[in-house]
Amino acid sequence: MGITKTEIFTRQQNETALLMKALGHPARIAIVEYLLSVNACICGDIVNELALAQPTVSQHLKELKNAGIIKGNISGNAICYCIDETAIATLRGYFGGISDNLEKKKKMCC
Amino acid sequence: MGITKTEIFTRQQNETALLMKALGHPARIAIVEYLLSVNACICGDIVNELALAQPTVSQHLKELKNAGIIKGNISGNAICYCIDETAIATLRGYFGGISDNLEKKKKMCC
DNA sequence: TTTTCATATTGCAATATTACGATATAGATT
DNA sequence: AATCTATATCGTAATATTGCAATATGAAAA
Repeated sequence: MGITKTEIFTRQQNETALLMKALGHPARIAIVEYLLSVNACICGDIVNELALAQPTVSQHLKELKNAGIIKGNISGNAICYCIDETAIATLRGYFGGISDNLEKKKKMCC
Repeated sequence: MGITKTEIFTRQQNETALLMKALGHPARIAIVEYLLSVNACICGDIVNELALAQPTVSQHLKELKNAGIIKGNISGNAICYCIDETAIATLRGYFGGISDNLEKKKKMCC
């Protein structure tokens, strides 16, 4: 079938998966890292940073934006993108939580 | 086309993306959370936990294993799965790093 | 050794993703 | 207004993913 059965999972699980999925492509990881490497937002030169065509980059930016990982502000005829701290904090918290949990129940097997 | 251009990204970026991609599906998030919710490893009842057919679950487990997020040990005629702390630590560190970084260069815009 | 049980693999249909050329849009510049 | 510049959208081809029925595998139990 090819369609994800979202209805059998919790809302939290679906949302977490969407966040992770948005970062599940090297171009989108590269975009996030680039946004991070420059102070503040980037208005314009994201396309030049990646060896991908402009529509492709635009599409990746859209996906990151839909997932809430980046924010875009219109600034003249360019658009100003930056990382949304909330999403990153969520991810940090998620993995931090798992990590702590694993530490506690340290190892009954494996 | 439809094929990811891995060659234009760093090894790190590709590896991070693969880890995130493996978690970019609610079934795989559910599996990880289930493994975490039970003490130690699970030998057998993962399939019963999810409302998905056995081959589907098997496939998701395989992807998590390939990505290094879970480990599987053969144990009799069952297989014993558990979370690989290394992968989780990597991701925790990754988002922790971004988070710290964002905190520092607190906000020139957006 | 035959059966049983748990998990993996195969094959396939439905759908999603990736990438990009062509084109549209919209604010800035002249 | 005409043009430039930056970004978005459309359409489409190549490929990947999701899910499952059918079947295979392989160890344990009978």
